[in-house]
Amino acid sequence: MKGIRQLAEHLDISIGTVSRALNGKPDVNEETRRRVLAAAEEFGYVANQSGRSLRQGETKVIGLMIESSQEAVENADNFFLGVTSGLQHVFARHKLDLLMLPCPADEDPCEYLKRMVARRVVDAMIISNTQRVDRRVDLLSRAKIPFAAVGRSLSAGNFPWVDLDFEGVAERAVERLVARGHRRIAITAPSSEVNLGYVFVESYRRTIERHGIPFDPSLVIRVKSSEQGGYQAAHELLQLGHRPTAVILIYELMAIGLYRRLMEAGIRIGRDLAVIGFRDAPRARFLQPSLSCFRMSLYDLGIALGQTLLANMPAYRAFYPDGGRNIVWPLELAPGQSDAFEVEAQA
Amino acid sequence: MKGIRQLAEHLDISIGTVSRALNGKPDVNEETRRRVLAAAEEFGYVANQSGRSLRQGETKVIGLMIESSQEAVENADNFFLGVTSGLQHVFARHKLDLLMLPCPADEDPCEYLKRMVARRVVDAMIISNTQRVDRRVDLLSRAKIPFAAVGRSLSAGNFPWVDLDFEGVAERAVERLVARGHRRIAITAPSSEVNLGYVFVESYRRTIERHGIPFDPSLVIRVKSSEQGGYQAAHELLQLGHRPTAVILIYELMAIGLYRRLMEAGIRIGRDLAVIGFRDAPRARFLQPSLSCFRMSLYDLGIALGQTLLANMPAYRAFYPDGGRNIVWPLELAPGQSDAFEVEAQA
DNA sequence: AATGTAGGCGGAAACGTTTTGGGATGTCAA
DNA sequence: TTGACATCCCAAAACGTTTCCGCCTACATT
Repeated sequence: MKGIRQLAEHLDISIGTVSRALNGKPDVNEETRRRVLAAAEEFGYVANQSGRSLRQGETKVIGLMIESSQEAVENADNFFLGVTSGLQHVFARHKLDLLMLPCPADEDPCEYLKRMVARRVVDAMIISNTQRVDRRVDLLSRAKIPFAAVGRSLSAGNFPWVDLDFEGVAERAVERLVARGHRRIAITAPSSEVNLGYVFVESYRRTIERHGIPFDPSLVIRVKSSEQGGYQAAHELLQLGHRPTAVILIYELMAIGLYRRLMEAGIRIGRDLAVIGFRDAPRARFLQPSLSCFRMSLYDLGIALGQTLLANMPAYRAFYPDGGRNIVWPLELAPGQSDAFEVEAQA
Repeated sequence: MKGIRQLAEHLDISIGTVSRALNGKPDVNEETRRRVLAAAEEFGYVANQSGRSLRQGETKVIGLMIESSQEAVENADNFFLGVTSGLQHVFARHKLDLLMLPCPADEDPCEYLKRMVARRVVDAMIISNTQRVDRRVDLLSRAKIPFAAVGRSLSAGNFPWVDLDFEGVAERAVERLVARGHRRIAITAPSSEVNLGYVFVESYRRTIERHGIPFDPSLVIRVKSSEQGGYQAAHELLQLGHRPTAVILIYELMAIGLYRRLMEAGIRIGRDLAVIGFRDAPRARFLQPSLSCFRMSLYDLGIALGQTLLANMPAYRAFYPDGGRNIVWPLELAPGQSDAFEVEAQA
């Protein structure tokens, strides 16, 4: 079956009527509609999407860009798959489908995005892991493609995003540790070019200073947010002259590497050193001693993300009257054994 | 910028020439081409893919179907992301892009697939986790959509697939355990409707019988291939009157649940019970004692999968003259501590 | 009987692109 | 001067669909 034309010829009906019958339009005889649907079923006819979306100017598909580099794969854990469920729950209501666009490791994400946007196979895009200055944000803004981001950015002024409450996490982690007597608290973070890396450390700094603890740059450990980065962070921690009594991790997966290195060095986690993690990574759930960390529901995040996007698309805005606001996602502390001790005051 | 027409008008050139200039066709003046490219860049023009693929009848996109149910998310670990890298490496050579199609949890995968195929947004499909009787395979075969599968199936006779060497794994696992004196060996498997569940157990049966050990159906534990399933498998193991001395897991993630349940029961893994896992799951790498398991490179699997697919697409067949054969992927044993003991012979 | 109305249908335009066939111009050789 | 040929470009067709507009018929109303 080639197309609607052959179907119409076979039925001896005009193609316009066939189209209306298939799409549930009103002005078509029920008997005719029945025949059309039966014939379509019989021949396995389905409308060609290229023709359809050419005519209609929309594809009913939302794209989710992800990175498929080896490193990203190792670290992503099931972040994207988790968010996907929430997104689809929102999109299903509008009969929208979700497509994941994996950017190859060896390609510039911006070039890739440009190509995918050019394909017009999506009506809108979702990007994540935004940088403080992010060319993708500029690109999408200029191209007037509706989009939403996971993570804020300084680029392009005002755009729809959902972000995790890094500031709150750093603040609460510090508060918790300080309340237990810690005074020397290390923190890990990615490069300050990544928005997360900047905000996280700033919040940490403000909070310790509020408690009268001077900010010590040597306690800010800039490593990759990966298992390997955790290992290295522990290594650097051990090199410090005046060793901290606690460390805050920006990514839970780091805990795996960090634990390993610390165990090698004979440090007892939860006794000699307190560890607090951040963000949910299934692999890290099996650590001993159990990790105190800030958790979140990827599903719920996906829902918020989807709503934020749709609220910024003309065709769906009406459904989400107050969904246009950007959301800072709170995280919940799941206490574990890794920071379950108090430091006695020192002279 | 609306389209090629406006661009042509602005340049005072016909749209045909603009198209040829942009697509690198030969018969266009280099000066003209330069002007066109400059103008396109200036206005940010990119060809509408709907129009293009309507005309050309192809999209240069390959779809990879994945399941995004909560359960699938928990279990998939980074299987898909890993395979994706390998696929893209193959596809990049032909300027093909890869799209991941996540089937919503509450939708019939076959209906979803039908919808996505109907969209014609992909030239070919890749599916995974095929059943012994798989409607998706039938659907794709009938619709004459090129496709390849991870996992064999009895449906639709001859079609392109890549599969893991379940038989070899079960056989080698049994051999290894038998060599260490084990006579009562349990095995886990999904329902025998899943091809894997059937083949895995059959191979296990053949191998133990070859060693003169009678097949005992009560040692075949049918549970889900998940952490939860592992927990339950351990539970059932403990219920058995005559307890086995070894267990073969079909999926590494199960080991996490299994370990937990066994530890609760005070069973010493690698002393009282030998455990062998199968297939790589990053989360399971951090178990204590370390798990003996069969590993594989998801990247390499992706490459084989991509080649198998292209070898079965007319437009690319020539590039892979011997790629049309189906591949049974071997796995490599990574020895750990979980089965590092011998059973002394019993009277 | 004349008019109005609704249902049902066909014809044709439009979406944006690529591609084909052919036309115009210029150059070179005979 | 003519013809052959190459270069460059234009016009138009085609891809498959949806949707607008208007026509026809049947029926109800006056």
